[in-house]
Amino acid sequence: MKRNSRLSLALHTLSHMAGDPERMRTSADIAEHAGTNPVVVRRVLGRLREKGLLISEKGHAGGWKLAKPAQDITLADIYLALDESLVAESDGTHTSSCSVENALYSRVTDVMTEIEQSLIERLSETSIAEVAGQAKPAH
Amino acid sequence: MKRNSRLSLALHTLSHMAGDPERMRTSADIAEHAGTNPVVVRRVLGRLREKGLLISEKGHAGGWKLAKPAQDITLADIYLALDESLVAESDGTHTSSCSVENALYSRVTDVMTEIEQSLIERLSETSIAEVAGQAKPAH
DNA sequence: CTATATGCAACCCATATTGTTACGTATGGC
DNA sequence: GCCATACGTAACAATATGGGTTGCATATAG
Repeated sequence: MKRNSRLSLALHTLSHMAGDPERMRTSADIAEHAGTNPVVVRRVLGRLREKGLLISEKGHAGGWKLAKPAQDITLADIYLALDESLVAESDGTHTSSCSVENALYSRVTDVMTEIEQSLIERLSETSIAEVAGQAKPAH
Repeated sequence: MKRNSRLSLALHTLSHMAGDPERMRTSADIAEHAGTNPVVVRRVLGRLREKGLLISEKGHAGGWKLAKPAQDITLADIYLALDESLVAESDGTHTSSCSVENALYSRVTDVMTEIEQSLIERLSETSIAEVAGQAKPAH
């Protein structure tokens, strides 16, 4: 994996889980499937757990599974849980003596934010159940 | 600049150019505005020139300007010229002995590609003239 | 002929991300 | 209680990416 590996790993894993929601999977199993490391898996999935998308349990029968029905988890949920910000700008520090400059800068920022919002809305239209080939679009 | 700096630099620069399309701007000027280096500017703008969005000229009165009207340059043009691929996966090498695995993998890839396509379509709806506050939406 | 500006290659460096090891903690089975 | 298992987390190494910088070739206006 190269680009967007966190998002990609999460998507693959959760879609896989959607096929058998009650089964507990260990980070070692998931890592092997994804061709990566158990610690990396726990790092990524941990963020999804914090946002209530996954449940993890320690101990002998421990592992990971979905925290709610697959059709209730959208790609937007995953995207936002991972704090991805693909389009929008991050840095708001811009200072110019020219007011036209500043107005333009703020317009560019606004446009980027709008695009980002459009992306999130598009992501919210697809659930992982749909990705797994089980259900209709979300909402 | 931090994130998406190429896209951000291109957007700011072209929007700025839209305000006075005939004026030639040197990479040094642009770099100063953007708080970066002339070589970096030439690197980024060079890709836009390859795709026919910009014109550059060497020599004494040289510099950069738009290759066509601002309303004919959309954010999608810029995005594609920069070979950004924010959502879609890059690596297509996936081998599993399980056909269900492979089917799921290919579904995930398809979904990511569809999302990427949606993003590009959204980008194509905005021209840099619009960003610069001069015109109506593209198309 | 000279000053200026792009074109491009080759670096260095900062940052982000992933991979790896190690150890603590919790849980279930014996 | 003891132990194997699996997560939680920290710390560090390895790697990838990308911007910053310098240098030099080339082209162009005056």
